[in-house]
Amino acid sequence: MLTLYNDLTRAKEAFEPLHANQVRMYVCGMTVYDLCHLGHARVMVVFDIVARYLRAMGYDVTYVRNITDIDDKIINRANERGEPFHVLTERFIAAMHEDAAALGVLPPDLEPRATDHLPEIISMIERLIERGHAYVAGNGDVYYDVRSFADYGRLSGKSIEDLQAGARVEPGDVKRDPLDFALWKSAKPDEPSWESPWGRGRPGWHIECSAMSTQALGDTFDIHGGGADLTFPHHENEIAQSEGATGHPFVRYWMHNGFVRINDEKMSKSLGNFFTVREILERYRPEEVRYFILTSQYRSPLNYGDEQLDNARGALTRFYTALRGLPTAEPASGTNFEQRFHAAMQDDFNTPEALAVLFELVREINRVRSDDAAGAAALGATLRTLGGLLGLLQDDAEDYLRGGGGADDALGDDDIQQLIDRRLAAKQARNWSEADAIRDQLKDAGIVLEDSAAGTTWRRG
RNA sequence: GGCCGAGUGGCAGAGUGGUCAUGCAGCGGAUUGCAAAUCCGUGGACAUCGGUUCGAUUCCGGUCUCGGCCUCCA
Repeated sequence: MLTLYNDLTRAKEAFEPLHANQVRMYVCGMTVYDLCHLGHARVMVVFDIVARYLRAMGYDVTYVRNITDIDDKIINRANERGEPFHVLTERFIAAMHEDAAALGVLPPDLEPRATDHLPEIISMIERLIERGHAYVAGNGDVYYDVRSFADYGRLSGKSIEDLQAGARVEPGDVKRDPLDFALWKSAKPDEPSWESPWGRGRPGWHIECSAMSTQALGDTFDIHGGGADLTFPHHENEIAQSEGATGHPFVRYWMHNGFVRINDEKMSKSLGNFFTVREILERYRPEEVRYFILTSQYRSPLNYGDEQLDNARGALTRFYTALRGLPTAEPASGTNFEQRFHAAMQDDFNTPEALAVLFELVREINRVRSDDAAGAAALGATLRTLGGLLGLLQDDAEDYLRGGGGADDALGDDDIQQLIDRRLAAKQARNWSEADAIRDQLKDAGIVLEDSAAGTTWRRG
């Protein structure tokens, strides 16, 4: 049984989808005006794991992750660059897809874009006006009337009164209440805009997610996810919009992942302390980054640092070293590793605990491999299968270990083999100084040798 | 200021009312020509002050510290 922490109730709950065997999940994706940073990578990897695992549990999953391709930041950035906004967004959408693929993130089933859903957005706004939850301001903007929605603040644990205290009032504001938020923004000159019953304009940020999720998944669906910074106001506003428009409960389980941090501070665009996925992938392998993200439970902070990435590198080397040389086999039966792995995953996706189980599996493989090759192979198959549920450990072990972690490739595989052969000859002649000199030479080139009864193997380390 | 969340061994990071996390690093041993890899063993922790309890790192309360949201942000 899967247990999920539901932000709506602030408690772990047994997961029961609305329709047996079907899970409908919506995750807030990126606003595409720049490259993905590690925070975006975390969202993608975390919910990739959720989707993969639910599928492994046998659910028929519909996973929707949207793209916000029109908003103020996009317009500003496009103006700065002197290019049409859709040229800008297409470029960053392509970059995001590359980053996601590199990190082993499977594509969502649907990836709707705001600009493709203007009719749905407009009709939801019309319904909100009809139902008394929204009003047209004098300047053609349409606002959500926050006070018309009794439950406003439930998800984020805020009361309208508390919010009011900190609310910012813009001079000349056309809103009835400072907390009201825009559903439709009337177009300023030279801005991208669409026709609407309220004149030309564009959607507010929050309405697109309500309109697209409802269209794709129905009035009520199972899981809605995103970064913790979206809890308020974005997700709070989505609830107000969707429930205001449909009259039905919006989402059953709300999941928010914690932030990536640097030096105990949130990594964010505004603080300027972010690393893009690309920058990190120049120095670390994709699987190392993915592993690093999973070393922390998804709701906890994830502290970024070279030390942590180096640790991920070492961990994967240990995993693949255990897998190296094991023949293909059927996964072992009758061990409790699988059961413990699943117990960890089903406890709100406790990936650190699940990884701990995999390490114990590694130790067991290493322990038995010398006198129970078949047993080791079966355990290795189990390790691969379980790792696969996390999107890890799917490479050929030998290839992985020889592929190295960014070491220079001054020496080709053939050169290395030649040196190993020369060293072997020296060893047979008991010429230890010659043998060690060759080993040192390789070590300087980033090649680590490992002698065993079966011969000498090497890896880039 | 309001509302959340967190403080675990050298580092990272789970978890639990009373025996073990796990990985890296350290130490001892096995193995090795020497290494590497691997295995075995091992030291070291639960911010702080009270309370509940036979017993608390784990539950409750105070204090301190840190982070987040309250404005765009994954």
